[in-house]
Amino acid sequence: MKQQIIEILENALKEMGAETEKEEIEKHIEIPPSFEMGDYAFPCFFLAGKLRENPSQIALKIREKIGNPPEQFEDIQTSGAYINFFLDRKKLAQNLILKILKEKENFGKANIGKGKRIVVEFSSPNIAKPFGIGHLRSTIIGNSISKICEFEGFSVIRINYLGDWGTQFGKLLLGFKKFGSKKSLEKNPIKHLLEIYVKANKKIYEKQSREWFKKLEEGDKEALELWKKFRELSLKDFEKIYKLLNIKFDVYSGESMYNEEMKKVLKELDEKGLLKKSDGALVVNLEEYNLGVALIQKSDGTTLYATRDLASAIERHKKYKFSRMIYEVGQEQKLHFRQVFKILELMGHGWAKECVHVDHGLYLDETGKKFATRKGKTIFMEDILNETISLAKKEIQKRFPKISKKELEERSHKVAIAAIFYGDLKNNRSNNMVFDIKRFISFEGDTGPYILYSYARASSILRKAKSLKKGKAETGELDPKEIELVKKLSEFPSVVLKSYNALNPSLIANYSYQLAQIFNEFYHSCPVIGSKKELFRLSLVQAFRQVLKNSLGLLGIETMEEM
RNA sequence: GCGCCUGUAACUCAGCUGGAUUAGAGUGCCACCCUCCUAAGGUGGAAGUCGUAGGUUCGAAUCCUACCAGGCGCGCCA
Repeated sequence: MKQQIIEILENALKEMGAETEKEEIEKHIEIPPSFEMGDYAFPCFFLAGKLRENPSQIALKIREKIGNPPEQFEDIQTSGAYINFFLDRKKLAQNLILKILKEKENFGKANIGKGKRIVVEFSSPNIAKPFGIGHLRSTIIGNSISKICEFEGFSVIRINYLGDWGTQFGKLLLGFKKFGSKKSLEKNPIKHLLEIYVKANKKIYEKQSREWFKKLEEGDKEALELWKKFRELSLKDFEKIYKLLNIKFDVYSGESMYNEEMKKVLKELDEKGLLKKSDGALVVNLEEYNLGVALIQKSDGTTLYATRDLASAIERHKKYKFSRMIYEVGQEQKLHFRQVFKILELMGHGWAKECVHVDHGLYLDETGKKFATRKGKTIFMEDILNETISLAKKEIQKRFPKISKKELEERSHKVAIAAIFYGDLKNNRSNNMVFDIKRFISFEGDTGPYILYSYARASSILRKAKSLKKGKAETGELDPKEIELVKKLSEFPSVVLKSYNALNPSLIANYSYQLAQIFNEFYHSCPVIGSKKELFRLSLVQAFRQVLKNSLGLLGIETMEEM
């Protein structure tokens, strides 16, 4: 449709002696803010210089040259400097609905990633620590980005790169030797590990902690065995949470996996003359790229996470031959990743430019301050989930007092996930955001449950209309709300593509909300069952349901038929 | 000090590859709407010098510069 408009304009402009390239015309075509202004618009401001004329005059002249609108157009009008194209909306609506109902869960796919592979690293919690809200963002955003990539046709490898190596394990080992007990560890591993960590995390123990980490890196049997136990118990705990969040990984990796490769990386760096000694430590100087200095090995001979990230990137590229690798990690690590990517490039790995750090901002508390984690004020993921779930339960019971226990569990779980996921994803990922639990959990207004609710209402209509016979769906005169809804539905594919290009799920989250909002308006002003246009409206409701389902799916949110 | 990011209604946020006379939502506040497909909803109202000052442009919340305020980062943590 757009192509046709471009051709029309191209011809008109040619006749006026203002020949303009197709690309140039396309660049200017836009969608008007309101459907009353048409379906496509062409602003003439940019031609003013070339034609030395008032933009409104130009618009009128172009309109004149176009003459009678071709078949697919209902009308072509001018409004100031704009030429507005009105399409045959009835036909358009019917075709779109047909397409959606035919393509179903595939509606909106661009298939740009066929045959290509993307590695997404996300979540990546630290072993031996509770899964706090700090890792929630990476988990939710990474999950959504994985889904968006898959939707666009890529094959995606989801990696959970556990923080399971580093100096803090020296502290943990020391703490366990000094204050730990096997019994408490079995009983409540995470809590116990957190306790001993806090006790050992003091200046007087620093030296001993370092020694324990060195032992670990050198493969000391006792250290290794304990560490393995910690890792195993933590993983079990994390898996509980991932199950609740409905999130899966293809690979559980970790920083500990790269001990051997790291030696190779060090050797390679040295051979390429990139390593320098500085105060007993090994560094790569990146000052000429404005990236400071990257520390590769500490003066005591142990490694750092930069070293491990280099090794893991190289290994992953060998193993997965990715066309792109995405790191969903907090924005505070921006410099770190720029350094790692630069070093990879300097090592001669051309694929370094396919690595991208997809960052996200911090969660702030309700006063707008960073969450205090040091004083043990950490907020546990499980608590948030349970709190949200019980709130959802109350709401559901109000409406459906007779519902079965199993059904109640299922529904409240879905509502809670929607509340939390949407609450996060509606924000632009790179910005900090306030994590005010009360607001987050609220079920009114711009929230996940609001969107689910509109889906459930749509489902309800379809259920009640089920017994009706089939026939031809005549559109009749389109109602303004119907036009708006159709228009919004048609935007879905481009929203997904945009979201993929920006690696930003918030575009899809906002779209989902707007779609639900328009549907609710339609719901109030356009009765479906019993109306003269029942068949058409039913198909529209069905199409809405499909698109909303696809859209929410990309956010990691499951729809429900009743709520 | 240097680098990156942010500053839009009382609060939380969209909009920011410049464009259509009144800058959008939600929460909260005020007033309506359940004999009607689920009121977790809808309708209307009050509420904004788009951080400040310049600049570019026919046109700026959007681009540029300076300044102010906040966040994050800048060699032995991850």
